[in-house]
Amino acid sequence: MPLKKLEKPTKKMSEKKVRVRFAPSPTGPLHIGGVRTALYNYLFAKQNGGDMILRIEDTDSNRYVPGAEDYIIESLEWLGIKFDEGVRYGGNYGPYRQSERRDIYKGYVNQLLDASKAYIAFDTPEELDAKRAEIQNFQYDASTRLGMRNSLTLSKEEVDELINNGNQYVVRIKIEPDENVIVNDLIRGEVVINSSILDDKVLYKSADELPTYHLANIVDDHLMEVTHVIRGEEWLPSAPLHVLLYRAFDWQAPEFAHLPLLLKPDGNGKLSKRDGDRLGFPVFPLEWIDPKTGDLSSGYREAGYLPEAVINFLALLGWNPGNNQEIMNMDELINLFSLVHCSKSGAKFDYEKGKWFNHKYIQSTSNEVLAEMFEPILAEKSVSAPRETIVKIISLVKERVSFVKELWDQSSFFFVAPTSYDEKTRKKRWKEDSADMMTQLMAVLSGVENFSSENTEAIVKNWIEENGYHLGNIMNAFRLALVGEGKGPHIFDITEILGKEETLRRINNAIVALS
RNA sequence: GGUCCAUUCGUCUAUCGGUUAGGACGCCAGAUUUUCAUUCUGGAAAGAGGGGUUCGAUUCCCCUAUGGACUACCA
Repeated sequence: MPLKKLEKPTKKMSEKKVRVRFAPSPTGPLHIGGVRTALYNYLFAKQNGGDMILRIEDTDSNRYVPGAEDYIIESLEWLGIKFDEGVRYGGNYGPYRQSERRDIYKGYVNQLLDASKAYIAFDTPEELDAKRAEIQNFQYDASTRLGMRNSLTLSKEEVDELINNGNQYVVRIKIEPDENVIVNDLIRGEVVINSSILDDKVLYKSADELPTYHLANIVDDHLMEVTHVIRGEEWLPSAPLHVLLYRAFDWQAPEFAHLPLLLKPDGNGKLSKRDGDRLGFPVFPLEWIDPKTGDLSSGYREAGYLPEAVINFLALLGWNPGNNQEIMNMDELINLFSLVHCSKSGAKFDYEKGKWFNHKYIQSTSNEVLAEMFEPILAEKSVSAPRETIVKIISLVKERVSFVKELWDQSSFFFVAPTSYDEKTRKKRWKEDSADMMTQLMAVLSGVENFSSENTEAIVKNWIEENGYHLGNIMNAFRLALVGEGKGPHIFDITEILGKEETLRRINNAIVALS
């Protein structure tokens, strides 16, 4: 019997169970670009039967904003982006908050130090600023590090003394110069960068005993067995550093995919958190009140967007299914998503198209569900009606709206009789004989037993025909009387909901007011 | 300034060397409608520029231009 080989075969990344992470830092509300990154991670994970991890990258204690973490979680839950593990969700790779992983990072920092892949530096921020002011394009790297105060230029004793005396220090990665570092990007292909243009990035700061993003990120992704790093393009320039870090640890790097940025709809630059109210539309999923300033930023949820519409809209900003399909729900997106179909260039955020998506999703939402969403708005306007009536009203006006709140603009006349009449419509539609016609119409309607749309319409049209009256003239004046302006759904659908009494009352009001 | 990434209608995009360069949003026109919308039909609208490679380039390569990102003891 042959001996079994004991060594574990090293699996390729592509053969491992897919694990991706969304790793925001809690420095404020999650903006829409971050949401898209989370979405793409989610779609990729679910398509491959993998796991989605939520990790909170709070290694900058100065920028921590209370409430941001809750906000991020609530936002993604609202949108239907679900995590398999992470902060609040648990899992076997925790803790998932980087501030709770101090001790883990320390060990790896020491490992790098011991292997001479990193070194300790004592230069203060002030000293560095002075250097940068003095020397153009100063960079802390192989060409300059020997002229700085660090463990490469100081003796072991001096270093120990400085530390023991309480001097703050940082640990920097020691980048070997003049080497071509290859980043294999799933979206962009091979990106080659010469290591000489990289600087000896700070990996760890003694001041708060926390690593910087770069180190924490690599350590966590490795420990959490992340297979695919899908993140914004702003990380592409530091990807070579990350590759070098994996190499320094002798770890297998995950696959990288750098997503194109979401750009401002006007002018230039990436869509930023501040663009929110400047541009007059939300850039946040949920409303956010800045805990310091009290400033309020609008959110998609509060603006009346359906989460499905936001997801669909966002999915298509930087990716497409390769055919002409535009309306896709989450399951379809999971099915169709592909990193190779992600575009390489930034996408300008087109708010108009976002509205169109919401219109589409409103149309496919049931009248019952819309009624539920509409009722709080009606309550705000101090009007009410039986659910059944509201559902009926919605069925008449929904196709004209893109947002639930617009339902009120289209249907307020059902709840409140007109108190004034649109001047333009009055001039055009209320003729010499309108009062007379309306008076006759009242008589006709008074005799109608069954006020259903079809029945009333048949009777009225019959009356018009028998007398040889002008259909348009009568109907337009009738509409003005009922609605107060020249718009609205089919007139007999309106009268059916209004009922005989209210219909007659409104006609009478109009005759009095307009004659 | 340096490095990297990108570049098809106004916007989001399809095209994986041969197409009348397709779709969507928006815009315009027409049709439908008793009104206003919706809807439907149609229309205008694009390969940044210059060199190559090739029988043939939107597609591959180079240069230029433009845009963007990064360039912190932030992520």
